[in-house]
Amino acid sequence: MDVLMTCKLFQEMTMEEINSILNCFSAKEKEFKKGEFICNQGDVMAELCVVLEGSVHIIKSDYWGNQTIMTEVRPGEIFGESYACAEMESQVAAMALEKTRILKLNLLHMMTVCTSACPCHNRMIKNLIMVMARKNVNLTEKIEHMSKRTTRNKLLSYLSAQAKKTGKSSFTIPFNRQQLADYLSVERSAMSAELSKLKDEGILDYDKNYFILTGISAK
Amino acid sequence: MDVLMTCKLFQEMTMEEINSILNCFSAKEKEFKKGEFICNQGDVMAELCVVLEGSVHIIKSDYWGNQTIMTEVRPGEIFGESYACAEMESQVAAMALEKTRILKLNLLHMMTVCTSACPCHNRMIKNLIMVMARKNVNLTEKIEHMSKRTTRNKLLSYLSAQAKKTGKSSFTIPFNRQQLADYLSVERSAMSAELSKLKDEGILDYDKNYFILTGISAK
DNA sequence: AAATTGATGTTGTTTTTCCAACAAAAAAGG
DNA sequence: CCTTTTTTGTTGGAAAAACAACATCAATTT
Repeated sequence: MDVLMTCKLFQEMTMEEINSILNCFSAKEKEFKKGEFICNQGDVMAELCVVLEGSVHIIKSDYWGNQTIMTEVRPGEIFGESYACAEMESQVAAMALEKTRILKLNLLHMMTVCTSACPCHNRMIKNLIMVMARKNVNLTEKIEHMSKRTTRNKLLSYLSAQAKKTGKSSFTIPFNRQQLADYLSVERSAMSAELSKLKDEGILDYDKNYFILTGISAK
Repeated sequence: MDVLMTCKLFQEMTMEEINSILNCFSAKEKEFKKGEFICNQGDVMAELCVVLEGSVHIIKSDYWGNQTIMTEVRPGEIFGESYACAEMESQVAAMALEKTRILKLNLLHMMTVCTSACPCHNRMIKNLIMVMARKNVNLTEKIEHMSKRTTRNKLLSYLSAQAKKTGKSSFTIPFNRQQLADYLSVERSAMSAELSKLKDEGILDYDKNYFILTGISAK
């Protein structure tokens, strides 16, 4: 599968190595119809899921049954690894948005078996650790932005982080307005208004996804 | 060290096993004075740090130099593992709050060396994966609560999650009011007011840290 | 070229939060 | 037991966000 080559879990592996890994983790492919549930809230998940084709919504329902879509998972991306590795019941459900093919890798014997038979077992574990660590850093960063009280400060937190990352005061962001608003959990229109204000005040400038941080922010 | 026995990284290990692990990861103990920086934003971290004694603040400074304290790390807890495992520059600094002793474990050769010499290498990796996975689940949960637009909905999101977790409609939370407000990133007083309102409306009842979810929430 | 669609910006109203100050209750300390 | 400190609840005014509705602009389709 070409998709697997793009998956972070299998980075720096050849086709043959990936195949031996799939074997070693008793990988099983499953197909789901549109609307079908791949796993439910409360399931005990010993498996990591790779999306091969289609797309999946990760859904959380609360005590009263209200549902929230948390993320969308697309081909080459994975889900369920946190619950599998933490040996916890899944706190979320996963639903196929369309006809979707999933590859399930059983992590139960991840650490115990396979010292020599499969050459890339270690590489796979390292990749998994890296994927989780990256996700961790990203989640922490998102929380950092979201924890700011006002839309203005959320924006400045996010934009200044981008500036710091790129090392430049001008940069392009990977979101459009609606996506940025969703990421920061604010109203799109209010955010747009706040961006205008920041531009007026000379703190920043922008055109579409291209931003320039200029002025000095008091706090 | 007694502290190490309480550290999640070394769970299910004996003293001797921990010692061999420390050797294998070329652990080095370092002492820091109050106010001293253990690592700086931008440092390349190949090391995971365990706090043996004292306490550490994880600090983030933005583009303009404004600083935020993100977490406090106490004895037996670890930090820096995400950046070490993700092979990224640290996005945060760590400062000793008082006289603090730190144990640094080098993760660089985590996957490559030590197949037989050290019996618990695998267990250590498994523990590390579990720690990161748990952290991941917790961060995701926190984001879920924080993403709600109003203080009321943040509260309901958090409380309903606790109810779901315990499987009961009554439960005790591990936060006092100020801590809960910090966790949800809202004003304590406004949150208190909102709790009163929810009680008046018959949606829940509480006494100190003890909560009961009763009524039906519209959304 | 006209019509449609999607993304973005603007504005006024309503709702909610923030903030500050204070009150009340509970816990801790002497 | 009394004092001090901490925690929690309450209130009113100022600030900000949410919301809804609409305007503008660009890209796409017909």
